[in-house]
Amino acid sequence: MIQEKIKKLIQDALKNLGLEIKEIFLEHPVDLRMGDYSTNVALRLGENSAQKIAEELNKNLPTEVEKVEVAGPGFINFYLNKYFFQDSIKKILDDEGFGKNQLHNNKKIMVEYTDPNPFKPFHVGHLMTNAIGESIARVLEYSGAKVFRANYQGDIGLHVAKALYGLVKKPEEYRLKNETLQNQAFFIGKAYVYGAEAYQIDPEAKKEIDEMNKKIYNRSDPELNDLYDWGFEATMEAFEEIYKILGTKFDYYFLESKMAILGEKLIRENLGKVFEESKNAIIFKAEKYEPTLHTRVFVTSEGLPTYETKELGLTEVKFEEVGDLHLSIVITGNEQKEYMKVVAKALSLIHPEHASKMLHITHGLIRFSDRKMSSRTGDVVTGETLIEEVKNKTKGNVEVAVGAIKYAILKQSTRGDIIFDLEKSISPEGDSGPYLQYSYARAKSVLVKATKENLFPNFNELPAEVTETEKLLYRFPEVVLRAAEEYEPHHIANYLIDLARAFNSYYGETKILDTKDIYSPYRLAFASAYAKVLGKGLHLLGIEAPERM
RNA sequence: GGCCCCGUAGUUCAACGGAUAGAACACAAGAUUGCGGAUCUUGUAAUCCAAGUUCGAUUCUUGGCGGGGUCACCA
Repeated sequence: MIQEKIKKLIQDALKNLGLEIKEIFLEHPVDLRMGDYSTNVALRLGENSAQKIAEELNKNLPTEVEKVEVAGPGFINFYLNKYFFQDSIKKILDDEGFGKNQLHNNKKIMVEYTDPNPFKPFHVGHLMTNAIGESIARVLEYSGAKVFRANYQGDIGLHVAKALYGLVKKPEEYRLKNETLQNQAFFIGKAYVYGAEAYQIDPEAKKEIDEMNKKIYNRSDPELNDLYDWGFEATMEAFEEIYKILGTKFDYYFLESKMAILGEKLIRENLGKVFEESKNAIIFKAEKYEPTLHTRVFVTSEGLPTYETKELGLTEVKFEEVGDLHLSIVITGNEQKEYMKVVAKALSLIHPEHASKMLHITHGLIRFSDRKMSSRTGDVVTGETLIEEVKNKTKGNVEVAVGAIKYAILKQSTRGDIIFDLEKSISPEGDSGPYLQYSYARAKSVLVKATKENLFPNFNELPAEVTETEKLLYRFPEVVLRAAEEYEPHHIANYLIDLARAFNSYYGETKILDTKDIYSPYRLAFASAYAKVLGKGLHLLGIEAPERM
């Protein structure tokens, strides 16, 4: 890598001057005119050492470096020359693994995300978790990790009873077994909304639903069982359809009902040590170990395991299922952050070797610029509705619709809420997924046209001029590495949009008909490299790269 | 109230302790044009406040102010 070479160069220069510094920081200046790499060592050494160091560096520059300059308050800037860029184009085209790194070399990492509950609608929040999770999974794969994608789903609990209540009370409205799978699932979701509302406003219904919940739990009512089995299958199958559209394929499906067993076993084993009884419930007083945490109930006074217990069981199951698991990542909304810390603390007292391998990544909500997110009844905007709506605006192209939504989510760092603006998300120019897809298709079409005219890339030719795109292309592996280190796909999204803009403005200045210029062998090689990097970048975001648009 | 996260142009987002805080949309002006539409060029415009650390702070620390999450039997 070129950075290492430059760092070594600086080190040698410093040694010759009798200077010393702990670590050399090398960065890309914000402005390309300020060089390709820059170091601040002189600033930290002080006493206008910049000139001296630069002189020393200039004594023997390697072939890749054009010149070294001192600028600003004492930065030393390195300018790479056309031989370097010629070579990097070559590397991009030759090396299938371009962009990959060895950060997690052969380590096993499980990423849990999406987590929609059977019997409930797949809402836009699931879309967000999915987009982030899938992208992180792919970035980790590029870092050499063996990634296992996991989905954790609540197959029992009050929400199921609420849905079944709706299905029992209004079968003609919600129980549509002859409909398409998507519609069946859609109306089961509606039944849930109906049940949830009844549970809140009607004490009679609440009693009935609670009763049903118990029956579901011990499977004592055959009729209810049939209804459950049908509903479970229909919603789970419908989810699969959505995963296909989103480009996700899970390796593991964990069901909440199964996790309770192992969780409760752990609780029993550690009762009196970690957990204690209080008011008939089993609780964990996390504040005893960490003053910023709080108490949480793990088993209710009714004897039922709570989510905390199941989460405990789930974590253990993950380490059992995948031997030698190096890291277990869970992606959820921000609201789960606090209690997850408590669960992690509890686990650290039981199996510290597992607790240290948990990583919880949280994100905010999707909000809409043009409407309210949801009513208090939980009748939310579903994932399909949103995809469908965007699709209608993109000439029926699902790939573009999904790309638009995913990019809108991934272009900013996780943590905060995102504001989804439909018009902006599909803008073919501007800061959008379709812009990247269009840009990719455009580069591809240049290549297709060239092939038709029997023109071929030749990366042994030298660039006539080094453009901004080339100055960005070779940075791709660095960007991927940073995204992997920080678990932040938005670094990639932001990089790609810069790259695409640079490329489009470069090609935009050239008249397409002027074949002599635009189809010169070098520029074709350059366009190929661009298409390749952009294609890889889109893959890392989980966005389809269309050959034509 | 305790704990956690967040406060950047009008809006939505960038900026690994560095150089003139960078884009997109919106807005304004000009060019072009067979529409008050489309396109191109240019421009206006921001770090919540106050201290501290540092050669240098949007970034780190402390205190305010403002927003969100969470704080025992839902997930």
